[in-house]
Amino acid sequence: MLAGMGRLDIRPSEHAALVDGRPLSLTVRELQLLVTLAEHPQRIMTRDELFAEVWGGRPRSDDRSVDVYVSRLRAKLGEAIPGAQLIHTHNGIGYRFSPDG
Amino acid sequence: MLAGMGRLDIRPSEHAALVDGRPLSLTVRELQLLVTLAEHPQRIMTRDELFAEVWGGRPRSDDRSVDVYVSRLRAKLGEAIPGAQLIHTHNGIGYRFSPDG
DNA sequence: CGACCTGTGAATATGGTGTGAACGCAGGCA
DNA sequence: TGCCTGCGTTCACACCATATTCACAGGTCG
Repeated sequence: MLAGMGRLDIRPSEHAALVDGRPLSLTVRELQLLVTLAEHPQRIMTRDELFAEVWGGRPRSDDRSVDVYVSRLRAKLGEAIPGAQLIHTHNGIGYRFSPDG
Repeated sequence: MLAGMGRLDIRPSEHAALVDGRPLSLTVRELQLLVTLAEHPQRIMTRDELFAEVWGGRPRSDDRSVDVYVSRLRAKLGEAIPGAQLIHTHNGIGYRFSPDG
């Protein structure tokens, strides 16, 4: 199980992410991104790594897909768990998932 | 691995410096400087050496970049590890990194 | 068609960077 | 000891790079 210690429970095999047992309505991309991040808690992942896992291949040099989906993910997570800060930005590098904020 | 003996664990390849497993939020420059210092523990490094490694080239004669970034690094390290004195000043020469304070 | 997902470009917001200046501390010397 | 001086430390700011968010057009699937 991924990140099941807090209120967030991610179940890749069931294509679901639950908050207090209640499923978030994430799109496929959003879930893929969340799963990828959550598979490496506390690890700073570059945009290239995230892109490779979720989209496959390499992003165009000016591709902002990862950023946009991080933004969408944060919006939905923030709505479900107000005040939570699960995804951290590392400027110039990438993003990091921290299960406990 | 660099300086992994204490609470501080520096991982240049992961763009990260961990304290008790949790990444510090360092900027790219700050991390570069920390890595450079930590690559030569107990060795006094001159400003010129540090500048050459982190910024490349030679600093202007009155350049204070190294000092400023040492200060910023100390602030963040001190917040994460209260009481720690990892970076030592050597007056008129430069700085020295000591993994165990 | 309608509802939604997706990726892109563009506007906005945020944070990093280097510089100059003010401040503080330590060492030298009378 | 007390002052002076040089160096190190920190602050404040302007500029620039990067991240965030918004709006939209094309695609998909019912």
